[in-house]
Amino acid sequence: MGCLTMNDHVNPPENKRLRIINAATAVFSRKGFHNAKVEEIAEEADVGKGTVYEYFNSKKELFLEMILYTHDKYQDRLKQKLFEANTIEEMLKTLFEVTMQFLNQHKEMALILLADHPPADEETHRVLMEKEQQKVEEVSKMLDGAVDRKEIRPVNTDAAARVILGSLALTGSQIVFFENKSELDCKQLTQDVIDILLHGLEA
Amino acid sequence: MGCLTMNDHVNPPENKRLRIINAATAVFSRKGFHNAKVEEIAEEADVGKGTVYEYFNSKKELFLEMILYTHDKYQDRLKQKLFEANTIEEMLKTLFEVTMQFLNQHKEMALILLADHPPADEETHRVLMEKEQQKVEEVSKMLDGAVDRKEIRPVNTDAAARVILGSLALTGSQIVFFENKSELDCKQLTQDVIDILLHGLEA
Amino acid sequence: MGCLTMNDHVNPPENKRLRIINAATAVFSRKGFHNAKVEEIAEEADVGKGTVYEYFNSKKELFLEMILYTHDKYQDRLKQKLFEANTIEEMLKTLFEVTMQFLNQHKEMALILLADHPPADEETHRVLMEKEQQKVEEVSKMLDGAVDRKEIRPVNTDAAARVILGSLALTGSQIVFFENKSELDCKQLTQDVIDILLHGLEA
Amino acid sequence: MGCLTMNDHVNPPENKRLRIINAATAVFSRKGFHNAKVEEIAEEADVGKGTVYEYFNSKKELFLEMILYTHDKYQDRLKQKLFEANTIEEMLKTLFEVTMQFLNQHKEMALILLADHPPADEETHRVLMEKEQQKVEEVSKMLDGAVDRKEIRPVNTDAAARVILGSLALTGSQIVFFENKSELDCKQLTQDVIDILLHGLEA
DNA sequence: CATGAATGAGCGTTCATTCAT
DNA sequence: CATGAATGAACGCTCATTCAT
Repeated sequence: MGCLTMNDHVNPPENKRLRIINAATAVFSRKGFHNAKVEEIAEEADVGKGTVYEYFNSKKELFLEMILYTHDKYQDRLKQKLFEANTIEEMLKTLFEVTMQFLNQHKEMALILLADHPPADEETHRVLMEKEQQKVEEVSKMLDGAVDRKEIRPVNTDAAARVILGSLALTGSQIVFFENKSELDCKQLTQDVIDILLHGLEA
Repeated sequence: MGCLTMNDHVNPPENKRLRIINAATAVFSRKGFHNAKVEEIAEEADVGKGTVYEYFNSKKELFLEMILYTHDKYQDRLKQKLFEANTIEEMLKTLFEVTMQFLNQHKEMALILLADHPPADEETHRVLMEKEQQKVEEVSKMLDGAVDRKEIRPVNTDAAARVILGSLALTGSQIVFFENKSELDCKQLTQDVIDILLHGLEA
Repeated sequence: MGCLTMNDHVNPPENKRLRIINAATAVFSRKGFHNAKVEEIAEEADVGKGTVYEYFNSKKELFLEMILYTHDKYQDRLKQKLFEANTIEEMLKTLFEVTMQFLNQHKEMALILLADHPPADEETHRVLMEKEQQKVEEVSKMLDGAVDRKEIRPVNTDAAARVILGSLALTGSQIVFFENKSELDCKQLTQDVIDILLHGLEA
Repeated sequence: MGCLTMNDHVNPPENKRLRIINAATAVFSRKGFHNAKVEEIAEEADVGKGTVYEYFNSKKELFLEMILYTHDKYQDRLKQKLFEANTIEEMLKTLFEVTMQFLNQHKEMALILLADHPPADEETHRVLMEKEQQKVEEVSKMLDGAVDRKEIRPVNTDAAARVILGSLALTGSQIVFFENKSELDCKQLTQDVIDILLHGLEA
């Protein structure tokens, strides 16, 4: 767009910072934290290697900021959509749809967002764990609301949140890892998972 | 001890190979793939650094073999226990119990087994994906049996397998990451999860 | 203050150049040549980093100019004071006093002025050596005068200059490195050194 | 010599460690601490870059160990020779001769041994200061003995030690920096300096 | 087979210098 | 003249891998 040049003038530093974050997203996702080279990120962002260190103090910090940025983008989109959902089934559908859509758009990021293990160090790990725990709590609250509205049984909503997020993760990994699935299959899989979540396995 | 020396004589090579695998399990689990040093593994195995390369061609190969070995040990124990289970509920209970027990014993390994993204390279990633897919298929088969026995509804067993394994993973990560849970809480959480899996969320 | 602004108008470029030299003196003294950062000097001088390069072609050049400037300031003060001294003893006292006073005021600079080895490169080294040689020659001349006046024996004044300047350097380093000396001790040490220089060690 | 190969067998590690120390002496002396590259030291020692780190934890540590090693070598030779000296004049002659001889053989090292300022960091600086202080104290003791034997006046021996060591340093730097001096000039300069030290400047 | 000393490719980070504004 | 964002050459250090013994 023509306005890109304009943005360069309006907000040059943020613009460059964003370019680096986006490059980092791509490279870290392709290579993982340890195999990604700062130089490669700089190249992808079309800036000098030193410039990366003008905006971030270290590779680790860049990684963390990148995760947080992506995570927030995902959560914002999710919250906005969830606001429009009324029943628990609609909520689950929204949760799965938004997640799958996000994964399709950021296939590269998925491994990192889905996988919850320490990519770099104690500090990074701690932050990621907190984000994960937040997710569990948010879904838990969502379920509490549904219990109050008598939409679902008075189950242990903490346990239920884990069942839902776990299902979501493995369904998502399916999509990310095996690209040969048609969108139809994907929708069907989501539908079936939600059906099981709502009605259980038993006859 | 004297018997250690005896073992050295009875089966020196396999014994040493196993010592290295076990050391690798410990060190990789403590440090992760990239932060683990071959030298540290050698020390832990009480062999020379060069010896590691007598049994494994590279750090990557050692990592992969170690994962496979641990995975097999887990699956063997699981299969043996599942053999004794008759109903689907018993099976799920066994699946969760064996997994949690394993995680408690190999807390260190958990992050790597739970996390499903490439710790090293394409090849390793592929092998891990295959193992994961196998797991989905095995649970899927188990469910097919349950459907045949009319124990559970004729659901999409592929979807159901993902729901179960996903729930298992997130419940497990809870146990691994937050050590302050009592065993009681842990059992209760497992119980609640299985209840939701069997009977669903809906009222 | 208002007069600072006035100076800015009267002699802006020289003023800024001087501000940079003074900042360089402070920073180089605190950190040494290699650990001092041009950016830090710019900050201390309250100018932009680029501005430093308007007045000096490189970090090395700035360092050299700074040394020369400080050295000249020291020599000017020394010459002025030496003019008032009549006997060789008074001259030595003046030499020691002015030097010690200067060291106390520029403790930071001392290490660099005392140390006579290349802080940066060949060129800088050469210039510093020349300055040092000049010092030897000046003291030598001062001694020639004293010999002519029959104040001191007809010794090799070149050798004598080295004895004096060497004693000065080590006495000075004492003051710079060990700050816990009282001014009394300092004066006494100076007195004792001069006594030895004049009357020798022998009984 | 043929025995070099033999030494390789007798004491390989110490041999290599020594080769690195010697290479470090040469390179640090040529370039100074900050301009010396570890790789260059490794090349000079004819070992791989990594090998340097097998024997020393860091560039700084290597530098310090090199200084200590050279310093000790110098002091050992000095002590041994001083043992043979009886009068204070002989002692001073020995001190100057051994130092000058050492400087001629290790011209490269001289700048660092003579100059007493921090080449790298706080720790290194502290160690070098201690060594310097030791030297002052040793000379001081030597003088105390001479005072006891009524060889010299009861001067402040601390001050006298500084006069001597200072003269030594500046005389030495003369020799190191200006290579064009004949050995005769050198001996004469030394002789003149000692004369002044013993008999003073005054008529 | 076993060893561990030796190696060097590789990477994160720094900072003097430049130049568009 | 003044600026400071951008740059990339340079270097210390790590560690998987090799190979002589």
